[in-house]
Amino acid sequence: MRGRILKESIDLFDKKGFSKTSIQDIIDTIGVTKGTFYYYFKSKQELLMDIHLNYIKELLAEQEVIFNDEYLSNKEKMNNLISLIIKNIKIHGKSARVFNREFRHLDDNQLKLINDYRKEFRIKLQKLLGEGIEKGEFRDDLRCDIVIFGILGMVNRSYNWYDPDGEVSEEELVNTYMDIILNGIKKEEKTALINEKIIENHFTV
Amino acid sequence: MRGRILKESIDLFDKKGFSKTSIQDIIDTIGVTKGTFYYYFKSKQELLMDIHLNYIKELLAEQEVIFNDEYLSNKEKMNNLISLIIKNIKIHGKSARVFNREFRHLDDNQLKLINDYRKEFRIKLQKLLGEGIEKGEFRDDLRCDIVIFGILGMVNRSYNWYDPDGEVSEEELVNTYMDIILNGIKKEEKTALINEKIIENHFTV
Amino acid sequence: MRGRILKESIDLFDKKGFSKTSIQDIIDTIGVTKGTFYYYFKSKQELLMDIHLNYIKELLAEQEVIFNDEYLSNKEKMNNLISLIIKNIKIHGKSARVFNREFRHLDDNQLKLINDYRKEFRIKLQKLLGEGIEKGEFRDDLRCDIVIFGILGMVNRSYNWYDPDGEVSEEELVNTYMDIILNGIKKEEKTALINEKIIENHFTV
Amino acid sequence: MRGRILKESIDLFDKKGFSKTSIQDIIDTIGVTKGTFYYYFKSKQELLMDIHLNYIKELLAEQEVIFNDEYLSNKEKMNNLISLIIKNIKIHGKSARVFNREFRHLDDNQLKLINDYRKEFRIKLQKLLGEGIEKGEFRDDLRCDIVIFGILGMVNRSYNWYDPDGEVSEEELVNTYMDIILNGIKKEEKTALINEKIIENHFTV
DNA sequence: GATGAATGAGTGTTCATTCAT
DNA sequence: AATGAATGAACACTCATTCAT
Repeated sequence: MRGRILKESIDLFDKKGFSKTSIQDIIDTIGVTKGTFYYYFKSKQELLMDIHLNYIKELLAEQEVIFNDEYLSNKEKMNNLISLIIKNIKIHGKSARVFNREFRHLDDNQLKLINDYRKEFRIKLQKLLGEGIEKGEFRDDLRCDIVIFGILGMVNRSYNWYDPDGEVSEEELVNTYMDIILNGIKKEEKTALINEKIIENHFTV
Repeated sequence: MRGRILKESIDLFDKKGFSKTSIQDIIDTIGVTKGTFYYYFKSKQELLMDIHLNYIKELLAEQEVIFNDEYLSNKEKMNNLISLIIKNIKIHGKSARVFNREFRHLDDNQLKLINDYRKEFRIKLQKLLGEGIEKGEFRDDLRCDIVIFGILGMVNRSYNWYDPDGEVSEEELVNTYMDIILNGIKKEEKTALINEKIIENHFTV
Repeated sequence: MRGRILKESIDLFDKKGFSKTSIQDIIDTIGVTKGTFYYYFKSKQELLMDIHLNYIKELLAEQEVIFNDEYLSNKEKMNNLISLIIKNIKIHGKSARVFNREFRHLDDNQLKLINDYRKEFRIKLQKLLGEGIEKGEFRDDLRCDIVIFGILGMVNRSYNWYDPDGEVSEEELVNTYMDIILNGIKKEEKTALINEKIIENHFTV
Repeated sequence: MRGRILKESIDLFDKKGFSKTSIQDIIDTIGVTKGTFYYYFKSKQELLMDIHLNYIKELLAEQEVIFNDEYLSNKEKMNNLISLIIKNIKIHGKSARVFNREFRHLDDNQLKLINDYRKEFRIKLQKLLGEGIEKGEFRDDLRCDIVIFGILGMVNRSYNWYDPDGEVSEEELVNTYMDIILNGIKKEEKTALINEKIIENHFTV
């Protein structure tokens, strides 16, 4: 029952927003009574916190798995991470949207905890970037924090517009983002492109 | 008075969120009574709509100015647009955050109108990109819509974390974003870099 | 309206008790809506506090008047005070019962304030007793605090059983209490005791 | 288990009041579940009734013992009764406070029964006083009912303020009360009464 | 004897909104 | 232009109680 309440709440919070979703809405959807809701959750806010914790903890766990794979370059890790985020939209898109939209309804203590987790995620990404720079995979003339904020902004926003059942495949989206992030959108001059080609060849060999 | 209500509402909606800000909060801040509020606004929602309209219309107007400048390349127009957005954080950050967070509280008709404006902004950007591609300024092997969504995600998110009074200057932020967008973060191989240099020289000449 | 709410609330709190009286009960009695109640009172508890403050402040004011009358002996002042309490049952009996029964529903801060006032009332009575002892009006071999607690217990309980419209007149009740109290705590002179007999004899004849 | 529930309930009802104590509070304190509570008690109100019945029945039984002691004068019986009440504060103070505060939460039938017992206790005391008057132990010019209400008010209130572990010993409290009461209602000796007249005359002049 | 999931009526409270003045 | 008393629907939440196991 607890699980069902969580699931339906996420649905409704995604569809209508936290403040416009009443406990009544939730229990009506499930077909139970108020008492049942409060048997499983102390308050509406605690339910929201639960959703947040579930989401960020799973995300951190998945991030950890990717980061710990020693056979991957930092570039590849970043690619996999973006892929992870995009591919999760289908399964966890609702949670993700709730997570990214409704955290303002948490109280101060809850918010602090969630923001610590958020930061943890960002800092790890930053470290990934930093290591990649040291290894010569990434440029060393950009502020890491800004770059990461930029990448996260770009990728995370997908939750708000990307339809996994639409005409753009997940692969194309991931590849496009990675391409922009790695190479930029500027058209290279001929010579540059040639060399780029060589590099690419050299690289993939 | 109307202006004061708008101003204080934006402040409060930014600080506490739309649903957690009551009319009472607003009028207490200003020091008037309920009747006054309803003399100037039909409803709380109409006030929110007003804020949205003011924001998006001004943004579109400023976009228009930049786009109509025939002395700028598309690359430069994009740079100026990003600069516009970042520099607006100091003056219009509150409005922007309200605009990007609270639109879910508009009713269907209002939301449709706002979304049309939003789309107009995005489509214009997309056209800018498209023209740039035709002129050879930008790569032609990426989907325009995805690229624009990516860029907007990256830049717009700044409203949520960027502190214009912090250690990063607006110029640095704009340049970093433009650099990532145009060139990417991948470290170029020597030969590539050399050619890049040439391009840059060629470019600035 | 505020006054009406106060009045009807006291009635209901006296009749049914604070916790069993709902806001709904109160507004139904008056014929207004919930909003009206909350326009005048921040909460049910604040209403209760208001009742308490009104009651104790008026009581203290009346105590003050009696105490400041310099033409009265301490014995007479005590008599007048008891008379005041008993005679108030008709007009303020409901308030008094609410005051003496429902204070446990106040929160800690409210309760502290009310208890300070309560204590003030008691301490003043104690001073009255102390002065009377010094002037030889009362016995000096009893603890003032206990005596006052005893007197207050005796007199205050009347709110719970005394019916001002019943067969016992207010005068008789006051006189009986004073008689019990005075002839108990009054310093008996040897000679005095002898003469008392004469009166009694004379009286009963 | 039944006993534990009773004990903890009295504790909680004394500390927080009946209406503010939930079944949940009670079972949490004991460490059992709701079912257990309802296995032993039909309802919360029945539990309250149980507490009331236990209390008043024991009190009546103890009253009975004192009253049936044929070696005691009525004066002594009254003294012992007051002593009984005061000394009980240490052991039964919580029950007594619950009994004197929470009876309003009983339903009509329960309340009627409890009030009958209460009355029985009072009437017996009144009879004790009446017999004492006949035997010349107490004054005969005061209404018995009022006197008993007064005495009970005085003594019973002790439950609300008297701390058996404080600086005033139980003996001192009992003696003070008895002193106040007895020397008030006690029939004065001949010689003593004669002198009173003189004082009074002297006084009013 | 004891569990604990589920009930559902009821509670205090909030708040956007109206309207006579 | 502005007031502020009054509305009333909605809300989050509580809690004594039931009952299948």
